[in-house]
Amino acid sequence: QELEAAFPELKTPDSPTQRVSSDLTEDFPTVEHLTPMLSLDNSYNEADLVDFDQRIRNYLDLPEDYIIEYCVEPKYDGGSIGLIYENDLFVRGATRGDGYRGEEITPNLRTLHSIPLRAAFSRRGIAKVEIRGEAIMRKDIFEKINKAREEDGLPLFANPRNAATGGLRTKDPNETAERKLDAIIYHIGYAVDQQGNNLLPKLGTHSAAIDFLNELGFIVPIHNENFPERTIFHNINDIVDHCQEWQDHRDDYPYEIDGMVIKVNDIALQNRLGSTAHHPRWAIAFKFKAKQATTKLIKVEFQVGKTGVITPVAKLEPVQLAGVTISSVSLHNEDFIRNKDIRLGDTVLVERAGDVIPYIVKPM
DNA sequence: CTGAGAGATTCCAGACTTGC
DNA sequence: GCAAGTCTGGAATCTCTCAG
Repeated sequence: QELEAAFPELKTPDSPTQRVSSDLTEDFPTVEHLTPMLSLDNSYNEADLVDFDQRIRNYLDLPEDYIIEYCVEPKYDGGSIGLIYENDLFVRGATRGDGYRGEEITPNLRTLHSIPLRAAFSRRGIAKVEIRGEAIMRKDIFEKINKAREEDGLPLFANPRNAATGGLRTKDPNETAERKLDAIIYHIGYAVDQQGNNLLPKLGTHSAAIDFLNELGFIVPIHNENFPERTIFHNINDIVDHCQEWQDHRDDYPYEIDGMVIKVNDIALQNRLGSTAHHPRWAIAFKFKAKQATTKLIKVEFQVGKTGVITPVAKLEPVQLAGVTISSVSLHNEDFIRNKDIRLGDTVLVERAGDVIPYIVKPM
């Protein structure tokens, strides 16, 4: 590829480089989102949440006694998807990708029962809309599917999240259908009328927008007394206890969640706050404490990266943690090792940061 | 000093390629 | 024809560099 870039005259239609890219794009074309699908800023404790509230007040120049309404929902752990409806018809579905461009997987998403192929957005004058959500596998379905795979002698899935994201990207939509994924919708990112006027402000609050989606037949976080998946707060200090409560009961919930999401409820305020390059200023994730385990550090290997960077990598005695087996973890650099005083043969405490990336917390 | 962007990390699943 | 290996994409986050 480098050679072809330097000498374009050598690039021929039957070059191996052309085959690879064209084959892949034929399978899942890359498409641009109507508005970027950003990730969320993280918080871990009450102080972080108070900072968040204060940042918003400073940014908007609000008085201290101004009451900001917050909407709190579980943070679902699956694969993010963006769905476009035009004139009430489901026309395109895509993965999140890098936030700006994702893979178009419409045929696969059409097999999910919780994605209506027709939804009456026109009831509110909406001609074109992009909604965001999570394709996720219920924990009991994951167990059932793995049991069946075991009987059939197939390799088992490591956890519901991987089974779900894998299912989204199969070439065969029938395979996607068999994963019995749910689509849980938690955001409207774009909504315009026939003339292209922005209708988002007319929806009023985030919570009202989600209620509207529920009326249209989408699965959304439910807002009621008995089952507070979606709860409104008027004081940031009350939110931590609520999150703690969810953390204590996360195992009883049918879906895997890795935290809670706190959003400014008023859409007009959301618009005034806007976003940085990677996250909106009006929302933050409260991350649950990562599950931890201890294991033994066997040896350290030095890896050479693409750019020649040398990274020390710890090889561990394999240990089960949050659904996967951890056997190696990056030590980043010499300072990291010195600061934590990590030594060969140590028993170390490891966790999966964000329930994904292995991380050495400290030697025991 | 802060923030953004680039690059590096692990692990898993699926599709494709290669080897026997 | 099957098994093993490679590549891609997705998820999160840490470190470093550079611009303002």
